[in-house]
Amino acid sequence: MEKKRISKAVINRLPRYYRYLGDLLEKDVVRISSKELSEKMKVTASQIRQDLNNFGGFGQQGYGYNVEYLHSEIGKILGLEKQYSLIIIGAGNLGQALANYADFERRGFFVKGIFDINPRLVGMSIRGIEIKNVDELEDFVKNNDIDIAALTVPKAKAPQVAADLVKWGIKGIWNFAPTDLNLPDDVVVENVHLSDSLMKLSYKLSEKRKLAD
Amino acid sequence: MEKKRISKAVINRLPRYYRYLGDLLEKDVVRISSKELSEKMKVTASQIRQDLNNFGGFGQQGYGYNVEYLHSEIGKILGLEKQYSLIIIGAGNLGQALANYADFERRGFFVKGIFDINPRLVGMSIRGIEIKNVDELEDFVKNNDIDIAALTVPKAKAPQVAADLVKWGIKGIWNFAPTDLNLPDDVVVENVHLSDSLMKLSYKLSEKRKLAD
DNA sequence: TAGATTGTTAATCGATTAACAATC
DNA sequence: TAGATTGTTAATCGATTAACAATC
Repeated sequence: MEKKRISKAVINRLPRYYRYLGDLLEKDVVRISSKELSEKMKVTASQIRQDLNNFGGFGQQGYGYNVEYLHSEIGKILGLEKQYSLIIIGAGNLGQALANYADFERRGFFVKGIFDINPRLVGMSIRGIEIKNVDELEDFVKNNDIDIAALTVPKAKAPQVAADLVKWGIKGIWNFAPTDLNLPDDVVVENVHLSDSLMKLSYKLSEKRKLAD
Repeated sequence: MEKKRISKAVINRLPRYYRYLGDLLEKDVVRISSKELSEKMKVTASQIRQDLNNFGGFGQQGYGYNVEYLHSEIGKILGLEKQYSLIIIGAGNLGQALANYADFERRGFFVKGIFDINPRLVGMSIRGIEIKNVDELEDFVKNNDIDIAALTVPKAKAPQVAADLVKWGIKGIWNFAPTDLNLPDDVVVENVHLSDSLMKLSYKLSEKRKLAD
């Protein structure tokens, strides 16, 4: 059987579907049609049905979709039924923010270690996890089964740290450094480029200003 | 003259061009062809030329692009030649991380105020800016010319805070709350959904795992 | 059964890539 | 001038939307 390639655009939309369905679930909504959902999400009903049908039929003609079932199925597609262990490299404000964000645990992402080079931070604890010196990183990664490393180190350090992590066996990197990482194909990188995001906001504001003329 | 609408895909790529050109500039690279840049960025040269030509011709036949000039022109397109004043609503770890990120200032984004509801945070200072109580927010927004509000409040609070900010005159929102905001068309919202990003990483890791079978 | 809504095919639209004449 | 590379048009590819038969 030919396995249909899922487009990036579809994958980008999945977390948003998951979020909306989670909200509906909290409001005890039992069923929803693609039409109703499309109005809430401001997309076309067609797109919702097309997107979902990349993964199989989750609905029922004449009824729509069962919210709880669809939510759980999208969760499975996103790999959220599994648990992930995570380390944070860089215990600055952003690293600490991630470590403190308890909500990730609810989704199955568990912080197993936090590392920094700054001796003033090493030894401190965040939510019961002691910040370790980066010179312990190699041993830690090799001796623990870590799925994801969140990289919250300065731009200049990021490529080397990433290369080391990969050498030691890390297969998933959540990159917050404002630079792209060139890593082997079997390593998965997800970028969060805050400055890119701010520039996009700046662009949109400029456009509005121009329109106002 | 018919004004050509710039596609979202192009706008999303602009900050990345800006970043690469900035890096080249730091390395004192004077000129670059679309071909060279395409190899660094792992996109097609065609796409680079198409993207840039949405805004006019910045290059020269037989030569390529002058790095400094192109960098500065893209900066202008992104609205980075202007200065922006910014407030942060929510002085938790993420809000503090943003307040501490000095790099934004280099790009012309100045933090003018930080607000929180928690009395234990109010009165503290971050880089010389005192955290104020949210009950001072209305006056502050009305009496200062604030371009952007970064929203780092809990999901449940976000819609109301955003609505208030807009009511008081804010036209740009940098939203870190894991929810979409429904605001008037003249308000610009840029979302940073960290949990969506983590789910995408989770998806990619799952895909790799499946492929390994 | 009649009404509703899916799953899916076909049509449209838009974005990316290829090609090449223009020109530095 | 010859070589290089842009700016831009044309071709291709992919994604979105529309339409509707299938079916709950």
